[in-house]
Amino acid sequence: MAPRRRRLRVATWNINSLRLRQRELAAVVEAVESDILCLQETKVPDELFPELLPPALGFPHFYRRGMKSYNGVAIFSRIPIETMQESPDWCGKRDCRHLAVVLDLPGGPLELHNFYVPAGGDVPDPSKNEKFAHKLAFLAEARKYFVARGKFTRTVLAGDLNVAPLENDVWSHRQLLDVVSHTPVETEALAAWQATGFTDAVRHFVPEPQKLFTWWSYRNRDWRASDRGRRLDHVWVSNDLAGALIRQSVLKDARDWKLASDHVPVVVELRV
DNA sequence: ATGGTTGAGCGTCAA
Repeated sequence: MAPRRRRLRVATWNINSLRLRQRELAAVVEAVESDILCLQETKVPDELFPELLPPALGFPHFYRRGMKSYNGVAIFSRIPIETMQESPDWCGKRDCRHLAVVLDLPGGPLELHNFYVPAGGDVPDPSKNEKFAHKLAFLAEARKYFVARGKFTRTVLAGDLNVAPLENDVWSHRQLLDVVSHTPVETEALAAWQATGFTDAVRHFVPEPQKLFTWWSYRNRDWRASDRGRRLDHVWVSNDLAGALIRQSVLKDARDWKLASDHVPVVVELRV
């Protein structure tokens, strides 16, 4: 008998401070109604994490990995989490950029990864900019991590990957070729990571050459009018789940909120 | 070519 499948909706959002944006988080939860919420840039050390918040928002199961001032990731879940997996110490920095869990589902366990890839600073030259070198090293390590697993299945990867990989993931491919997030060395590194066994779940529904952005800089007077966006936030599924994808959405309206993050939530629904 | 804004937390650094 075929295993029972259920719909699973996964959302990812770079919240740019969890403590500052708790009301906006509640609005995201109400708007996307996801089973899973992956957050990045929580900017809260674990000992200061608001433990009552996830259950109050309807997520009794959660994990977080945070530090002072920077970075930090969290996974909120309405579904029981079997285990939290061991995270590698990415680039030896212990800097709170990854969480992985296994979800307990009727169709069998499902592995979920939440990543916050280093932004990489301003200068796209690893010999001159240590932050860019770190970003490239992180992308290479991430690829190796999934290569080492061999052929994997029933895996979802979400997060702020800080790379806009395709030509129409940025407002101007030509003008951003030398801008960190869209340089060839980064887009190739991201493609190599994805090629370890993932399908881009959002582009599955919105193929090129349609423009698709999830981030707009704070430094624009009118983000919607100038629309100089980039697609930095991603949801990937292991290739076996490509046929299980149901829909995607990008909550663009969240960029207009009074206390907006510069990133907006990305949502993918699939049958698992 | 440059500057533009935001957040953490009090210096500036990171994005």
